[in-house]
Amino acid sequence: MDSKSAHTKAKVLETALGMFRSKGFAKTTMRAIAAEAGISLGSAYYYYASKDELVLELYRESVAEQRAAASTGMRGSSGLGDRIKLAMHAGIDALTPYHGFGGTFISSALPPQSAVNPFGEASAEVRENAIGIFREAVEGAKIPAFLRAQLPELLWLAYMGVVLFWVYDHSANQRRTRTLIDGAAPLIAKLVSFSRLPVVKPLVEEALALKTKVQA
Amino acid sequence: MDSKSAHTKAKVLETALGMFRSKGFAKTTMRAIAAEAGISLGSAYYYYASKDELVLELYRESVAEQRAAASTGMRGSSGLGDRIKLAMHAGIDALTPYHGFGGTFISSALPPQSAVNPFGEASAEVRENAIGIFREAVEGAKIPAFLRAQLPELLWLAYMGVVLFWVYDHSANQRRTRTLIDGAAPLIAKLVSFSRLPVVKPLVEEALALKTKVQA
DNA sequence: CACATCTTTTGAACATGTTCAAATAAGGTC
DNA sequence: GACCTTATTTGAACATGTTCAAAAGATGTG
Repeated sequence: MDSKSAHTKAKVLETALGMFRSKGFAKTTMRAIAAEAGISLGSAYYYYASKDELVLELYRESVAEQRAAASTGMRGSSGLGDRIKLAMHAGIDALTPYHGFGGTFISSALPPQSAVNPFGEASAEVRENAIGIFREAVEGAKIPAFLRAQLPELLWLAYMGVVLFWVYDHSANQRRTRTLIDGAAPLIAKLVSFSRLPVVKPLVEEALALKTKVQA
Repeated sequence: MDSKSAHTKAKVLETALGMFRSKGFAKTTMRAIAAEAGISLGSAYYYYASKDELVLELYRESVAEQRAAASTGMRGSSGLGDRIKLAMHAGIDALTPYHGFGGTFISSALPPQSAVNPFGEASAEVRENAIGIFREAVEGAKIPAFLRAQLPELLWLAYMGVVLFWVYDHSANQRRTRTLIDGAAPLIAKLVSFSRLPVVKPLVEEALALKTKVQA
């Protein structure tokens, strides 16, 4: 029966994510997950080949949550700056339950060979979804043609920087990260709008060309 | 005898760094280090409380090497773009022997509670030294006054981004990273020089203000 | 020298992520 | 139903970073 297997797999995931939220990543051992799910350690590994794969699901869910919240919020505001703000705040909102363990998460999320690393093969689908959020943010606004195609990915990259900042942010409720978003979003919007001007345009074009060149 | 103890400690470090270079971070186990150094596992831990502390020394040495090479090189060139290029290339040069294991290194280098994390308390001294490289790079050039103080740290931050890019760079000899540096350095220099212009100046000022605000 | 204190060394022990061969259950075929 | 194949489960085993209490050595004091 396929559904039996699927059910067990779902239970492992559910248990794991719940424990990640309540105990943190490091303290949630594979043995504890298996015990809580009522199966053996080996069985847990039968469904998820590594602890990283479980984290990938976490990443997937948080992006989905971010996207839903951002989409809803964007129906209300039309300025590029505000839409970027919304997208980024929604992301941090979705991650907030994990901030206490953010450090332990990132240590498993950044190594290139990890399934969770946001730039890697395994997370391609999730990354696409995340970039899509910024594609939505850009859609409503007037963007110079030469920037339009690349902008969503650039915004996602900037957002990755924000997340890194957030991981290290020990201020109460990560207020500094919120301040960063509130300040950076309008600045980015301004830069985009200025990118039409004769002084700025060549600079931006050069940067875009470099990005393309370096991605090959 | 103090020097006996110091000698043992030095031997552990020397052995560890050598093995990091030849075997990589993951494959260099604490047991292997101890064995190679001719002491017991417990003794190794007596001198270095964790594997991370060994990596911190690696970080320290690589920055020292980077600084030496950059300083020497900068005597020849005076343009800001060229000096930034030199500083960054020197850094990547120093890191190159570890690229094969870059991934494993970064996984231990980024968690906030790690001794190695470049933004943390434990690595403050090394970070200061690293920022100093960019302070040198800036010293020779004409920089707008309102930018002068903050620029070195900003350049270091940009360099951290380059290092992250390098970690994921699988092109032959990390050519893409070199291309990135060669393209980004003149661009940064141009941006700095343009920051005097009436259109660009308020943008840059706003960004600097945000940085200050967010650091508090 | 005898003793006390501090430094260094040791090896066993622990927890954890991961692997694996073997056992068991399920499903399909004759 | 008997048999074969595939899916699932299990528990033991392994490697590794780290901890720790106890032993051994060094140093200073009377």
